[in-house]
Amino acid sequence: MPAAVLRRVQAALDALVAAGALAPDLDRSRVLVEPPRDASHGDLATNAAMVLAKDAGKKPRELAEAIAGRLGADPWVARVDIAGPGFINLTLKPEVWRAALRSALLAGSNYARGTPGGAPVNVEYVSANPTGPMHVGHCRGAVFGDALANLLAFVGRPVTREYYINDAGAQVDVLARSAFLRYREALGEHIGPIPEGLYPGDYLVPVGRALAARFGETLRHRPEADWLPEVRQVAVNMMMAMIRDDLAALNVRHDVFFSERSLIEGTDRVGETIAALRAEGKVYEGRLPPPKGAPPEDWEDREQTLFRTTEFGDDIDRPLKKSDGSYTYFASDIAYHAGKVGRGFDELIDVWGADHGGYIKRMQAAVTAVSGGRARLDVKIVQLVKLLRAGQPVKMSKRAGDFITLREVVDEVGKDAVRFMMLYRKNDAVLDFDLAKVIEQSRDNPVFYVQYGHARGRSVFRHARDVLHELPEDWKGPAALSLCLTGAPLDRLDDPGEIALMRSIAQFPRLIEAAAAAHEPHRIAFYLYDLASDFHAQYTRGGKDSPHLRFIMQDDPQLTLARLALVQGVITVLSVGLGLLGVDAPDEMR
RNA sequence: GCACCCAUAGCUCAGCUGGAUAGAGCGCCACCCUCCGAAGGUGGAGGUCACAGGUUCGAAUCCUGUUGGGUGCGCCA
Repeated sequence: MPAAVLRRVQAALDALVAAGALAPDLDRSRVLVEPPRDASHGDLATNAAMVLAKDAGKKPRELAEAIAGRLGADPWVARVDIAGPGFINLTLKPEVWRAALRSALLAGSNYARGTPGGAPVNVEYVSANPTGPMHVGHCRGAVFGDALANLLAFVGRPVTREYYINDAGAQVDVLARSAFLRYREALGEHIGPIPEGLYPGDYLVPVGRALAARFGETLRHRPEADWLPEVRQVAVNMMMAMIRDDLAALNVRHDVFFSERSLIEGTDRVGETIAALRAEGKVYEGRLPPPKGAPPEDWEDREQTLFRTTEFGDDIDRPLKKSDGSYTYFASDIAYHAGKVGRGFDELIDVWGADHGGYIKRMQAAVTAVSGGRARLDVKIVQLVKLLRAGQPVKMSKRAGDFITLREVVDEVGKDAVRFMMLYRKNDAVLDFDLAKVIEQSRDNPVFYVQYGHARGRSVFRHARDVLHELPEDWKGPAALSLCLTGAPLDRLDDPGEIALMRSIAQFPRLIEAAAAAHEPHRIAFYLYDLASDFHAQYTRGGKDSPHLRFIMQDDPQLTLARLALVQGVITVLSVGLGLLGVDAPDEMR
């Protein structure tokens, strides 16, 4: 809507130029049309007069008068006001909002969807170590990444959802040793308490059993070097199966699971990447100063392989090899991201936990380097989740190895509550997640409140058949319903509350666009809360004080039909929005 | 010591990439059910946007500094 009106403002400026009232060569790039913060200022506002006044050599208000005069003749515009330092406030005719509602109804589940196109984008999220079940800390990144991917796909971008399996480091060797202990246990051995440094969680018991079933006694008395690779592979596979299950329970999915080990086994992709960078002078042998403040005890000053990340804005060059000659995590991560670029992605998004914040610059440096400056990496940091129950911090569970699993939380409150709440906060702000509150059925529980809005809308339709017998029995059938409703006399919708709802529906596409551009899915959650709030308010207005505002008017089927169209518009937006967040839009609350 | 993130109502947080009198929920006060779901709604009180400068028509938003919190700073990933 603002874009269409911007064209009308530009037309008004053109007219002024043609009339000789304005110089033709003014820079109009800063002219904007936006909904004002305060709805009482009208539907849309433009800053044209303020932005152009200086170059035009006129006073802002004087210029505003001239522009307003032209806009007043526009068939969309009901009223023009000049306010403040030179804002031009536009009140649009209700027909404009009715037209927006009509287009929403026609589009249905495609409302606000973008046209397919744009550069392919790769979103990497979760990437939890395959050493155990997912814990609550993981779920915020999982939900955020998933919703962001949904959003980007919705606006039309080709999206690949990716999970990087860290199956090559020291930790998966520890996993293998822990699993081997469970294997001996499964063969009848008494293993006693799990030694320090191994994973104690009993989620490894089934892994031990599986190993016993598969290998029998054959591995039991062999040296570690003989069994470790195979045990590791079995254990990692089983952990990944478990993690996929956990993700499925959260309604999170990935297209690609990329193995870190695949970068070093067979062809050494990491080595190749480093060699290529060395050929360009971006990798060299050199020394680093010890870290200030808290130098590690085992610090030794030595020459090592370094990546010149300082050339790309990092504070210090970063090592690519450990003292034992193996690659650092950073080294394989470079190769991994080089691979993404090689697969044709110029836009990369990584979703990381807050503890990796210090890693952003070097990774962006790496992506710039391996792509010759072509690719861009945006790293989204998700902050800590503080798990509470009725305001009290939740204690750790022993069973899983002293952490709370994602599964426990999903089983307790449901995936909808988890997903919505994880997105009902900016990604870089810490989040309190209260297990008691999110299942409350009240306004202070946003999940419930928004879902209830949807259910309430459906409920209206269930009752509406008493008045409108021609409503299809399967009133959910979107096609039938949309056709039926696009024939509704929308000009009967003239109450301020109704117009406000239409206006809100009309803003949805713009909101989606902005949220996608900023990589900020939380904006959808807040918008939905506001829309649901407006809808509940309009619903309640049709009570004792203003029965003429009820959606269902017993003696006026045509008006009922028009109001149902509005309700359907709200339902459409709520269900599209919730769908992007991965949250169900229920027909009834139970 | 250095880098990055954060600081907005008593509490939890938004603030649409620089717009007008800074918003919402909770809590507090006063109200609204013969009514499509009260599982809801209406109104009110409540602010030095941490602090000090700067940039411009205009700053919670951008730049600098200060204070106070968080995260990290080669052999974890």
